[in-house]
Amino acid sequence: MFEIFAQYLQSKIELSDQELKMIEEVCVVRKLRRNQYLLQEGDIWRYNAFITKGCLRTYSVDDRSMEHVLNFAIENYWIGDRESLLNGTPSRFNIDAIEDSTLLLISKENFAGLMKSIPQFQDLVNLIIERSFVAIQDRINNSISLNAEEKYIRFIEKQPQIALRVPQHMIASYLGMTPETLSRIRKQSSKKQ
Amino acid sequence: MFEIFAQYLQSKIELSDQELKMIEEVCVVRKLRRNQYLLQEGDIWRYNAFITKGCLRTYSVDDRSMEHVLNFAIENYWIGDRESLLNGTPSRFNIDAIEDSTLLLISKENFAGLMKSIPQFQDLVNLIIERSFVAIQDRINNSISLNAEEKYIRFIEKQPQIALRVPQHMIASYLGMTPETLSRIRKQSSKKQ
DNA sequence: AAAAGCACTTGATATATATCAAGTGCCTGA
DNA sequence: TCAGGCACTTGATATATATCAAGTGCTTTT
Repeated sequence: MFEIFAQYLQSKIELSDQELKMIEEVCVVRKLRRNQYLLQEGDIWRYNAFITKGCLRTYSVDDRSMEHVLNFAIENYWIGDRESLLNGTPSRFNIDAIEDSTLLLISKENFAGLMKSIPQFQDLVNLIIERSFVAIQDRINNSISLNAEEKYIRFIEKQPQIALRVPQHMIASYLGMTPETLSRIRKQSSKKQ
Repeated sequence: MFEIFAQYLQSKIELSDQELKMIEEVCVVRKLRRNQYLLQEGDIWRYNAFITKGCLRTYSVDDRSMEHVLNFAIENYWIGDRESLLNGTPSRFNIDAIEDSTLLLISKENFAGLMKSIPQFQDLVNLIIERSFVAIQDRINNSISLNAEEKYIRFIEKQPQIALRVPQHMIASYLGMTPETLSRIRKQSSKKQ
């Protein structure tokens, strides 16, 4: 279980056996069946979570009970609600498993401890946040610049692995369009080629 | 000039006189007249910039020469292109002054030095990035969940200071709608009250 | 193996938003 | 101080996308 996380870490930073052990000791394994929740709206999120297997989504539910997918995450990605974690406020989001999944959870406190005692780990975490910011800014740029078809094309280019394994109606939601619209776009796009 | 930045820093973290001086020494003042560029597409951005006076915007330009505003920033905010700074790649964005403005620039190298030698500064920077991420995620959520009128209302609620000082057509661009649409929405909204 | 439930598609129509084209009023710079 | 140029508004129309309603074919459950 931990092996995958260890490999991920070692591909990014240098870690002594002892440091690796420190990390292992604070990891808690969490398995989820398809459709099970990792986090429900209203809960407070207190972890950092690394996915070793599977696929999850973060989504919000609006007044009209419509779901809006904010994010997908698969193996070797982090997931969680940074807002709730940072502010200690109840989450406005839900996270559930799209496939049977396995995660490693590290509590906020333990995570802070690791960052303090392992500088490379701290640097890695900072880098990840920077990268997430850049990625999400790109998404904002796309959402205000592109039409529905262009958004879909960019999505496939940027995240082909995800495009292949999540249901189409969730992709539509992620892109801010209806499933019907995405279905028609796909039909048109395939004709063009 | 530096006074405003010093106050900002001291309101967030504890700093000795010596530490404050270290920071001051690496700050470079940059004044911009209205409409002047801080960064142009294709340039590489190598700083962290703090605004002590004025108002700026970050925007992209698409194939059809349409401008799309990604961000506004005013006094006591940071601005720059994190993507270009992080990756060392040419910027895809432009940043220019909406009002006559004054900024303090700290080069990437000096900034890294400050973070190394002043742990509280490091913490502050991390916190800012975390917060930016949360804010931008909220914007994504709005952009996929809300219609044009709702987006505008949220924007005024969240950023009233900015709503009052930037031209309406730039707000429209920021919200991903045409100026005409925003104009009509404002008319309708004002009738409702 | 049949039944039920999804996910996706397709068609008809409605609605929100964009586009194009004037028109108004207010700054601003010569 | 006047002329020109913006920023914003308004109207008419076009277009993209949403909504509603079936219909099809898989997959899952029993």
